[in-house]
Amino acid sequence: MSNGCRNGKSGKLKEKLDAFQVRCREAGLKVTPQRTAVYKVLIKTDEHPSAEMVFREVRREFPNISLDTVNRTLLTLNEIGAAFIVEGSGDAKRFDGNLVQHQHFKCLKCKRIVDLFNAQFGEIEAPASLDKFTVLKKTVYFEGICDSCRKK
Amino acid sequence: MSNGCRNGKSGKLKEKLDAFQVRCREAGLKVTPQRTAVYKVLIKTDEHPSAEMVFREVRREFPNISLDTVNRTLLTLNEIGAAFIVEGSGDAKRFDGNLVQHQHFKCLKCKRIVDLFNAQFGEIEAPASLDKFTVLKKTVYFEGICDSCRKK
DNA sequence: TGACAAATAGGATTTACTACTATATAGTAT
DNA sequence: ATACTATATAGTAGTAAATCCTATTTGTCA
Repeated sequence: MSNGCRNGKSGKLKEKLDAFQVRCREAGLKVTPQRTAVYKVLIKTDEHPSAEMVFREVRREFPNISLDTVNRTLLTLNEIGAAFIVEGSGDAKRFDGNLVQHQHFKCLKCKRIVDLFNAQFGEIEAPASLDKFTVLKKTVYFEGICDSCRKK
Repeated sequence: MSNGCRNGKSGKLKEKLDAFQVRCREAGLKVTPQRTAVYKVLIKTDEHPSAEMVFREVRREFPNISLDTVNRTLLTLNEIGAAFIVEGSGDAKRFDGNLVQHQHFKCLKCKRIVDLFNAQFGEIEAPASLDKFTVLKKTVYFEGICDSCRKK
């Protein structure tokens, strides 16, 4: 609670955009206005938006952008490590631009995703039985019903 | 490694079916041949099938069963705790009839889901920040590329 | 500044899932 | 056993998410 930076939203926007450009170029990707706009939407929010939600937001700046472009861009961001797809059980894909180590709780009713910051969970190691595999992501994930949904 | 039962497939089929009937009746659900057939497919495999995959299998016994029935049944099994939806990042829902505590690794290329049995991961507790919420599921989940996909 | 590989817009298509409704059936009371 | 009733099913229609296709545009680099 004392460290306002751990939620990953406190970093300077310009720094992040510069780092994003570098990351794109290193991956051989062009830095297009659309791509940058999608990235900006993603790092501005903690709502873990779906492609559709990002699409609606980016459209305010680029009225002609297509959903396919947004979706493809989000998948690309995931591939170059500038964002990632939130784990879950079915439903539409949700995206997260916060690269700070954290975990998620997802409400099964309203689909809200809540961030958790627990260093202990960050320390888990892949078991030996996965030695043959390339482990790209280790996740601790909680599911259930949130407070406001239970009240109803 | 020494305990052949930990994978959850070693239990006697008849026992599981009896328990399934009890579970259905307790939940006020009828024990229909279709519902039983879906359940049987699920506990016989460790492939974590999608609704489509279960549908193709059940169809061999019930050529007229509809995909909707299979899908609805799988969701029902999840609700009464006779099975559950495997966590993942997007893609089609995958189902698991193995109720023994375990974890998953999913290959991002071939979508194969591998079971892990690690008691340590079973002991994780939801953090205090989730006290207001009803936590129904705690998951440790790994993602990456499996050995056979990497060879290609 | 010109060339080209990469990216985009727009629409079509595919796939996953859900909704609807008439019929059938499991469970229960008679 | 028989009939009743709430639940479940089959078949189909519909919705939503994601991907594919192609002509055009645009970053990037020589």
